[in-house]
Parts: sequence; C-alpha cells; structure tokens
Amino acid sequence: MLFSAHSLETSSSIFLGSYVLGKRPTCIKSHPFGLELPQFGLAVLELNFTLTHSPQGHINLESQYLKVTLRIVYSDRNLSSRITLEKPSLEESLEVFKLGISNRRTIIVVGECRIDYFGRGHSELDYGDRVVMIKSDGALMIHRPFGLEPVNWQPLGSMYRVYIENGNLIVEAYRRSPEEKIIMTFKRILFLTSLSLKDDASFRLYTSEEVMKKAFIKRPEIVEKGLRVVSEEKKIKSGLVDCLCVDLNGRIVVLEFKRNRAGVDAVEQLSNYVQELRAGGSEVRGVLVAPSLTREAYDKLKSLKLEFKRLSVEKFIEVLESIRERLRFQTS
Amino acid sequence: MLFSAHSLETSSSIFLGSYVLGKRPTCIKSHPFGLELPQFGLAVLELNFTLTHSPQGHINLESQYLKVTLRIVYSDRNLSSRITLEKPSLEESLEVFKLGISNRRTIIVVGECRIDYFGRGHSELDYGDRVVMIKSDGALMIHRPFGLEPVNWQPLGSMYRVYIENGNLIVEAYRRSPEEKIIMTFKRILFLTSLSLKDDASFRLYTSEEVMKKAFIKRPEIVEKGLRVVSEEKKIKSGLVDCLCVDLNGRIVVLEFKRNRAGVDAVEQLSNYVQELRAGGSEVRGVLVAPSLTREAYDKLKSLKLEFKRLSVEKFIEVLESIRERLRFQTS
DNA sequence: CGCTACATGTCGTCC
DNA sequence: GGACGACTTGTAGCG
Repeated sequence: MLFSAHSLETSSSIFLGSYVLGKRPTCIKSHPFGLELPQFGLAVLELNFTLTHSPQGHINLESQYLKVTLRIVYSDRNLSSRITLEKPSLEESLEVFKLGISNRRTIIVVGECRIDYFGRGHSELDYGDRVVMIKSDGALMIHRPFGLEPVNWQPLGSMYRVYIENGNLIVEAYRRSPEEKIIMTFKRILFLTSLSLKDDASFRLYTSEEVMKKAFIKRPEIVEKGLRVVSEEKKIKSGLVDCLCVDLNGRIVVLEFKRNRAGVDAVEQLSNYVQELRAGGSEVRGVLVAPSLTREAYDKLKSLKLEFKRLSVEKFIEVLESIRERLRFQTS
Repeated sequence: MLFSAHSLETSSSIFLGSYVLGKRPTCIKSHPFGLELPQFGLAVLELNFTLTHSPQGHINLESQYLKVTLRIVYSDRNLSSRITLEKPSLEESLEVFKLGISNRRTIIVVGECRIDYFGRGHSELDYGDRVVMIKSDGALMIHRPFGLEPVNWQPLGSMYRVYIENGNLIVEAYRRSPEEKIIMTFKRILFLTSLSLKDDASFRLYTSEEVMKKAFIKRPEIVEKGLRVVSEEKKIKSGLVDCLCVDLNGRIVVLEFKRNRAGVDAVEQLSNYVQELRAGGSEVRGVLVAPSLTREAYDKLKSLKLEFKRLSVEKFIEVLESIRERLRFQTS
C-alpha cells in the first residue's frame, strides 16, 4: 500500500486486495486513522469503499465494481497545526485523541460526559456539558460551564488510555504517587481540537511580599529608624525568617512580612522564630509588618510581647518608585 | 431596515439609504454584528456593499449600481448553540466576544497574546500561544500549553471590556475587591468558540477527612476504647474543634483529624484548642489522629504533652465498609 | 464582609 | 522522593 503524499490531496483510487462484502451497504467508510505525512504533517485519513455496481456475494477488491478512495479528513499542515472537529463521531474523536496525546499536543474537548475520580478522595459527576483540556505535558483539567476551579483535574505527567465502550468514548487519566485515576465517559462530543502551541515567553510575577521585602532592604527606616539588615530569607530550624535585623540598641529584630491582614498563624510563625533565637541567649524582638491585624492576632501578639508595624504594600511600592526616580535623576 | 429572519438564510438585497462612496474599493464589507433572531438564535451578520458598475463620486444606495447584501456568518441555531471560528479576523472575534460575554456564554479562545496583570501582585507574560476560557459566570482562566494551573486568572463575577487598538484585540477583565485587572493583547487568533453549555448535574466529592470523621463517630473505639463522642465540629473561641469526646476516666478529649502527614500547624491548632478548654479548669487531653507526623510536629507534640494516634484513611474506609456490610446482613 | 479551616490544593525548592 | 512554605492561592461555612 504505497502512494505519494501529493496524491492524497485529492481523492485517489487504490486497490488493497480481496474482500468479502456479502450484504453490506453500498458505501463502507473505514474508521479514520492517523499518519505523520511529510507533506501534510499530522493527518487523519479515511478510507471509503464504494460499490459502483451492486454485485452479490464475494467480490475482489481489484474488481471494477469497487472503488477504494482515501482522503485526508484533517491535516494539521492544512489547518496550520490544528485539527478541529465539529460534532465529530466518537470514532473520529478517538483517533484525534490518540494522535494528539502521543504527539504531545494540547487537546480541547467539549462534550456531554460523566466524570469519576478515585484517589486521595473520590468523586462522581453525572452527565453534563464540560470543557476538557489535556495539555502537552499531560496535565488535565475538566471544567463545568461555571466556576474558576476545574471540577476534576490531574497534574502533569498523567498517562492516558482512550477507547470506545458501549457506544461511549472513554478517556482515562492515570497518575502514580499518589495513585489516582479519572474516568471521563463521553456520550457525545460537540467539539474537539488538537493544537500544537508555541509559547516560549518567560512569566514574571511580582508578588506583594516580594515587593515589601525588596523595598525594606533598600530603606529599612520605613519600618524603624536605625534598623540594619543582617540577613534575608534566613533558614532556621522553625522555618524561613523573612528578614533578620539589628536595632540601634544592638538587639536582634526578627521581621515577618504579610501583604494583607495578618492572622493568628502569622503571629505564631513569628513567635516560633523569636523563641528559637531567644534560646541562643540574646535579646530578640519580633516585629510583624502588615497592613492590619485580625482581633485574635492582635491579642496573641500582645500576650507574646511581639510588635506590630502597620504598613501596606502601597507604601512599599511608593518607596521603590522614589528610589527608581532618584536613580533616574542621578544618571541623567 | 426590516426583513424576515427567513430571508437571511440566503443572501438578500436591501436598500439602506444614500451613501458617499468617493474612491472606496469596489466591495465594502462591514464589521460583523450580532443579533438575536427568532429563527436563528444568536446570529452574527455581515453587510456587503458591492458596486456592480463603477461610478465616480456620489451615488445613492438605492442606485442600481449598488447591491447591499446581508448574510449570516454564524448562527448558534445552525451550529446547535455554537459559534466556532477558525482563524477569524480580529473584527469577527471582537463581535463574537462581545456577544458571548453579554449572553453569558462560555468562550474559548486560542491565540497569540501577551498578558498583563495588576492587582494583589502584578505579572507580565510576553507573546505566545495561549488558551483562554471565559465562563458563563465571568470566571477567566489563561492557560499556557503546559502546567496544570492557569498562568493568570480572574474569579467569577469579573467584568469585561473588549476592543481593537493598534491592530490588536484587547480583552480586559476587571474585578473589584480586591481591585484587579488582566489585560490580554491578542496579536492573532487561531481559534475561537462561543458555547452555550448545559450542566445541571450535582457534584459529589467524598474527602478523606470527611470519611475519617464519619467513621470515627460510628466507631470511636478505633481511636481509643471507651471514648464517647460529646460533640462534633464544635465552634470555640480558638476555632473549630473536629471532635470533642470524654474518655473512660471522664476527661475531655479533643480530637484533630488530618488526612495525611500532619505538620507543626496541625499540632499548633490542637494545642490552641486544648489550652482554651483547659482554661475552663477541667483536665483536657489532645489527640492528633493522622497517618503520620513530620519530625518537627512530633517534637512539638511531645513538648506540649499531646498525643498521637496513627490511623490512615484506609483504616477508616475499612470500618465504614464493615458497618455497611453488617447493615446489609441485618436487613437481609 | 471578615475570619477560619480545608483542599485530590499546586508549585517551587531545599535536603 | 519527602518535607515545607508560599500562593493573586480558591472555596465553603459561619457570625
């Protein structure tokens, strides 16, 4: 069975061998199957057996009565790295799924399905329309038409098994450690696309806490006059201290930054650090830097003789801006 | 400008009024615009002005030289509640976006875009292929082709503004409290779909902690012989106690369940509860029920004279299964 | 709206 | 691979 890629562009007749037809219908369409073709990239092909006359019983595929045509149903080259199917049959979908997963594509499916999850917990969700995305790295998200979070998911590195059973398309996503499994049962598929996406950009996230620490290190006096930074992000037994300083009286000051209203947990964290450092014998102060405190946190802070410095992220941003401003002034 | 919905099925000529053409091209295509039409549902329409001859200067739209045709570009009725565009122009996309958002549809876009976020933090991500989903409730997820988590997002209730600027399609998502904004700048769109999805099923999730509590209440002896449950999920000042019990010696026992390895935070939580209840004067024990403990947690637990009962979720499931088994036996 | 605790949290990072 | 903390965490429940 040899043919040139070019000959596929339009339907072409190919003789495959003998075949028993019996009382089959006049036109027999094969399940679509996928191939990587040099000229077309990833292509989904379909075979059509057509009887030009209607003979009885056995016939030979080389017979003049039978025409076998092959056509490209989908080609990612034609569709610029895209295979998109509207209301595909489950068989077509199966093929696109298999090809997409093995070729590490990003697959988006919309369809009526039920979802079962077994693992650290277990869940069930009866039939409904869902958007399912399988990414190039195997990450899986199943979305209902509402809500930010996926209703079910599986992290990257998941393995897939796709098959048809009882007239449904089943997609299984496995994960080891912890062993977990999601079973998606599709009754029908509204829409399916298999994409080859390119995204090399680097993501830069500037978190508020990061901003606070950076600004503080450049201008420690915004928290307290005379404070000298000794070390940042210091790892001690009880955890990671945001910032260690020395005050004008030579006492150690432990700083804990919170970008929004600090709760009891923040006070407890700070308290742990202070206690561990006090065990070293020296005098240690603990200062919680945050825009505000919860009532509980305030009480706890007072009872532990720790301190609070009210400072919002905006203040820190202002400081960073003013430094940038001054630098610009100096260089010009 | 009146016409029957039926007349839209095929192109039809409509005279709109006078118009100055000057040196415009022969065929002028209007931006697509959307309408809810009784027979077609949500439809995107396009106007084409065609000059059959080539007159100079002013002409009247009623002139025989000008034909104005109107056609349905997309209709959700035709595509069974779906508008799907492959490589649409930015203008077409704009229309589908606007209609989709105002009609509370679920929109999926794949395209080359850059993302800027300003709010609690801020982030930037240069151009690359991304999958963007806006759900019926306004929830927004922006996905790179890898990773489980969206690179940027906005929770439900977000407001949108879509427009074209400098040859780019801009989609802005706003949120108040906290005030946050995401700006998506699309250079080109590979694929866009606007869906009307139906999903009424109820989601049932069985979490491990839930299982542990349920099983414990039915068989308190799996933790300790003679334990009697006094109250569950009791709210005290320091928080929500998982379970309050009384032991064989009449002492109060505070239970804290953790589905997996318990850390220092769990011990601290338990310790807070125990301390508050001890302040009442009575003797109080604290027991942490978990499959295992971190080293730090173990040390803290010992120093606070709290107890640990090693029990995994599997054990609790076994208990629930055995109860179900017995019930089945009794009823049969 | 504020606060608490949970989550199949996920994710990076250190050990 | 385990432990640990941060997150624009989100989400539910309660006052």
